[in-house]
Amino acid sequence: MKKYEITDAELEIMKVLWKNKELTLNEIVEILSKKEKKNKSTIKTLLYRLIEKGSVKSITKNKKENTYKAEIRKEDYLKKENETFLTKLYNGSTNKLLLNFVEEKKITKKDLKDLLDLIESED
Amino acid sequence: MKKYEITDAELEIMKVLWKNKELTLNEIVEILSKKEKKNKSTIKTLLYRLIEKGSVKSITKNKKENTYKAEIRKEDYLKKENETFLTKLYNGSTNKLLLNFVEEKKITKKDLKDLLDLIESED
DNA sequence: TATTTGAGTTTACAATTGTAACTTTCAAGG
DNA sequence: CCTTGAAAGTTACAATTGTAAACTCAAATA
Repeated sequence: MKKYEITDAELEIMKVLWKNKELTLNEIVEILSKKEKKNKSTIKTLLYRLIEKGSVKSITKNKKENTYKAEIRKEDYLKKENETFLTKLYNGSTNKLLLNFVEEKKITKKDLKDLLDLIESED
Repeated sequence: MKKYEITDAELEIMKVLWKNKELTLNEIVEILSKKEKKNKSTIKTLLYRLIEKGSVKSITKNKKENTYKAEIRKEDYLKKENETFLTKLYNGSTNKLLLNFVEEKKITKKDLKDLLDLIESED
């Protein structure tokens, strides 16, 4: 019915895994406990859902504890989300988005100039 | 549990209402039928949900048919969504978003220059 | 070796969401 | 005035999502 993607709650776990290569459940819980108030059990479920849909891989190395790693790249995820956002709210037009951000003063003239400088210095 | 906002399906209706001041259900259905494949009943439900949450107002003028109008402004909605998107994926940093868009080649040097020109010409 | 314990795995459950049918009501036509 | 068809309003239902408890089973410890 709805297209099943990474949900908001699951994303928090992906972010942790993207920052670190491989982590145990407890390490994930540990890291998340600093910002979220999620129960360990909840995190476990989210992790399993991510595994089910192939976004995370469970790795059994020692007999004690598994480690988990992201199976999709952050860049790919971002690319898709950017696209979805653009399509949904700006008819797919980055220029509309830019203009809107400028109007909302989320982007300043200086931001744009700095960015241009950065690009120029690259090529 | 989850924060109830305007959902994707509901948004399609809001878009129609934002474009037009007031419409009857049939007019909405008519307009949507051009792109969506939604049943009239479905649209009705979405409309009612929007009314429940105060995003749309139902107006009874003649005894025949009601009209419906958006009760929230598109700009306000966009502002909130932009914020959510930025926070969720870019830690709230527009500069990160910009950089990412440039890297993905969603934004070109020319886009930036044009935008700057536009801004300069305004103030 | 018997017991405890905790990681791994499964199940639960309510709220949300997309989709659509069912029911009530009332104005227009006979 | 009675019938009826469409609009208004209500209910339904399955999949998704956030949250967490229950169950399994093997490793660590008494």
